Amino acid sequence: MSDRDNTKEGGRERDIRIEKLARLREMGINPYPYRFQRTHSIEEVRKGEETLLPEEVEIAIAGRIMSARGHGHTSFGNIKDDTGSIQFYIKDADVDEKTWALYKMTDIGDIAGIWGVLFRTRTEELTVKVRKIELLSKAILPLPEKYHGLQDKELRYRRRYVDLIVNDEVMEVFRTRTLIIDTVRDYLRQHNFLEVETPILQPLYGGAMARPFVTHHNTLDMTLYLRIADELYLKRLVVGGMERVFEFCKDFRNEGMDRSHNPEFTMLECYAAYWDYNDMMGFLEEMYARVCEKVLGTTSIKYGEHEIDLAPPWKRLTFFRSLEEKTGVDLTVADVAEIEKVAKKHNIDIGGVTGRGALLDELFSELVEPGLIQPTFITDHPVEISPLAKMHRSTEGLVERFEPYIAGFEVANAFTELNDPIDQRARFEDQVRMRKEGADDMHPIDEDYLRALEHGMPPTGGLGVGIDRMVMLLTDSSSIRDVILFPQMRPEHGREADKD
RNA sequence: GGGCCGCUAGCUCAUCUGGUAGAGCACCUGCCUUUUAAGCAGGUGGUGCUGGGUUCAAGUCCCGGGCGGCUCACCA
Repeated sequence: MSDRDNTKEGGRERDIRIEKLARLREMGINPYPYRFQRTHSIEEVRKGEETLLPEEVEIAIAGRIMSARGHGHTSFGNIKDDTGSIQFYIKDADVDEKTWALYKMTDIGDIAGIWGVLFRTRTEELTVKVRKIELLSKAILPLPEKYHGLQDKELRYRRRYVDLIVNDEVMEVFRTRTLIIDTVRDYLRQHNFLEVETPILQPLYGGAMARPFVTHHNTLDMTLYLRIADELYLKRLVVGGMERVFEFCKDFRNEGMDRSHNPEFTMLECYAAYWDYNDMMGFLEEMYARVCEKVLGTTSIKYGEHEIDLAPPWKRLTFFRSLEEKTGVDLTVADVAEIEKVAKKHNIDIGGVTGRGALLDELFSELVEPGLIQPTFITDHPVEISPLAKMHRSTEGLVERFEPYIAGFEVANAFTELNDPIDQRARFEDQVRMRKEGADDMHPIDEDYLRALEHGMPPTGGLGVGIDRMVMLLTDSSSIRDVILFPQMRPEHGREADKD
């Protein structure tokens, strides 16, 4: 990419604004000064109207000029800060010459500070009558059109800064995202969970079934992987005596991208010693409902077409029972041939699917998953697809696991953690076997993790919650890109931009 | 990866079966002292994503490439 490409952005309007920079400097005005002393945020101005307006208190606010409506000797406009937007009014007779001249040179998009007093216009709009203006940062690129704003999704994702300036609802989504995370964190702390940080760069990846990103450490001259989960590290900490731990974990998975998958995403994982998956189920539904209540003031949400009620208790349905409801067959002890027969009967393409667990999983995602709109815990999965979960206490071939579904999304994943080191080794070895048979996302053996288990891990309940999906549900966003500030994109100018 | 759709002024969009581009907003000039998608008059601004091809002539038709959206597949 050459400089020329950059200079062209904004066209002639950019050139005009650059010329203004020079003219401003000639007037003795620094278009990029160092600080500004605000007296109020715009929200505080609105809240303080009762005293600020009648007493004509001079206020100082700062923000971005969003519009201007000139009328010759006067002008109206709007200025916007972090907390809101307010109208300003400037009249040449009210201000000194220099202020008027400066105002005439400010453009929509500039950052400015304003001193003035409040009044209400004929139409009763609360307005700041300008006494003085200070230019705080000259924008040399114009903002998008005031009415339609920035619509193009590609530009909105690539230039999130502009998206945030002009599309207020985008700012709102990301504020909500933060509120959600804060609320989850509060909930965990109230339950005496300790927040920790574990490695993102891992010599061995694990804790989920996914292909990793691979990188290299020069000094150590070794391959490192970006974590696909922090599960195995958190459980090491449980072994170490941290009885309740959690981490908001940025995970990286080198797989397909679509409406609900970004290569990097945020997962909450938490582990509680002496809990089992039943404890975790109650803990999660309570957490979800509490967060929803905090964010929306209610536990019922609208997501696309659906009205969903998150109030606990959520429906519980075992994995095999859910399949039986759709197929009429209990597959709990069925062998591969039997499962294939059922798949064929339901016209499910099982080409490339190998192994009993994967087959069952395929059946489940085709037949059951799309119909799970109201919150539902799917429980007690087949052991083949759950190498880190403990054997079910009463049914052979199953593990103690649950996955809650909302609006057809899997929103979490949890188990009674496998803490038997001998069994865990056997499960890892099974994974390696399946990997040799062609499944390339199976779990590698982590010897150090096994050693940790050999020191004894208390019975433990573990939970992973997809934070991005939680945000999607609570903000009625149909794409994960709408809840990640900077979603992954190809370079603007194709592969050439990738070169050094 | 497949299918469908899109890419034209800074932004939002037009341009019918091919005849070298147009509007609104923004910007510039002038008028306008309570407007709010302010108004009125005039004006500037284009590598039509990119590279080929067909044609007297391509934004438009054909082929390759790029980026994006939706969707299916893959994938938890």
